[in-house]
Order: sequence, then structure tokens, then C-alpha cells
Amino acid sequence: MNKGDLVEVVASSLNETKAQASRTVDAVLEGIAKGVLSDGKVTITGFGSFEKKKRAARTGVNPHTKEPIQIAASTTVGFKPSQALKNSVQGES
Amino acid sequence: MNKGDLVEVVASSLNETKAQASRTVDAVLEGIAKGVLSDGKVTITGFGSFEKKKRAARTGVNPHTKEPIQIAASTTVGFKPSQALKNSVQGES
DNA sequence: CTTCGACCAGATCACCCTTGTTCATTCTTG
DNA sequence: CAAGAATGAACAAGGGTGATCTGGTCGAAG
Repeated sequence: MNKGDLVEVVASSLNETKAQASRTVDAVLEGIAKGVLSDGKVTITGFGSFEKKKRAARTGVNPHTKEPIQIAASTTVGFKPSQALKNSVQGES
Repeated sequence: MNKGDLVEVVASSLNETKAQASRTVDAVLEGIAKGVLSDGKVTITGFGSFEKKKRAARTGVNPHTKEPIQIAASTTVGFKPSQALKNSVQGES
């Protein structure tokens, strides 16, 4: 599923055009991104929470050369599904 | 940051009321959830991708009794930030 | 058309995950 | 707006899983 499909679903849900839905989706995602960047955490009841996570540096391996390399600490964005969402995915195949 | 704040941001971005933005956010999130449930994966260019991940069964420990327990395989929803989003969080503190 | 993401290899260790209760926060309804 | 209801976060501890590193290419998506 890609962005276009999501836009269609949103358009259908909100009864608006795809163009409108496209901006809508973009606005929401941008809002979430902004929230994660500024507050470091975005909690949405009934859905889940996005959190800016720091990954500690560690020793990795270059798959090409099999040579051990030092991986610097990095920051990523994690998503923790709420119990409701977890319950939803559990039943699906 | 909670859902209300996100609603405010979206409302501001789309120039609509908070009530409208609330439904908007809900629709988008529900759409994403639906996509993950049906397709198992939702890729959004420039933001990231949600994926339904299966966690294999393993042996855990009951934190209270320290007793080893068998944990059944479960399904969760993972989020992989796109390079752009990663780049964004890298620069933020 | 151009860019963005997926893929895959192998190996390592950081981080997630379990339980269960309590509290705080948030959402909803009157 | 206020109060009640519901959901999530935190904590503890340890083992094992999976995320992730590189990087070039292909396919798809915008």
C-alpha cells in the first residue's frame, strides 16, 4: 500500500477529493513529524505513540567485506502500537 | 505531545476547526491502520513505512517472580522512518 | 521522468519483551 | 467546564530476538 492508496481511503472517509485528501494526509504526517522533532514524543490514544529513540553506538559488520566497523550512535523514530492496534493486528493474517 | 496538540497543528495547517481536524486526524490514522491490517505494509514516500511484523515465540521472564515463562509469537506494527525523517531527527536535540 | 525505497548479504549487540499494579494523563460526556 | 472513565506509561530484570550496518541496482511511485 502506498501513499496514493492511503489518500484514496482518506478521501473516501472524509468525502473529499483526492487532491484535498492528499494535502490532508501530508498535513497530518507533517504534524506528527513536527511533534516528534519538537517534543520527541507523540502519543495518540487508541492508536500508538511515535517516539524519537536514540540508538547507542555499537560494533557492526560490513556485509560486503565482513569487516567489523564501528557504528556511531544514531537517532531514529520508533512507533509503539497501542493495545487496541495490537489487538487489531493480532487477529489479522 | 498528545492527540489534541496534533489536532491543533493540523487544524492550523489546513485552516479548519479543531473538530474538523480531529476527524481528519482520526481518518488518516484509521486509514493507515486499515492499510497495515489489509496489506501488511504502508509505504509513504518522504515519511516512512508502517509494517506488520511477526515476533517469534521465545522464552521470557516474569519480572515479579523472575520465573521463566514461554511467550507466544505475536504480531506488532513497526515503523521505519524514511531517510528524510531520519535526517530530520538527527539534527534535532 | 526522476527520485525514493526495497532488497540482500552476515554478524553482532542494543533493545524489546514479558507481568501487574499504580498513577497520571487524556478523552469523553453531561 | 468539570468530573468520571479509560488508556498509557513506568518500573523491575534478564534473555533472546531482530534491528541495523553497507551499497548498488531495480522497480515503483510521485
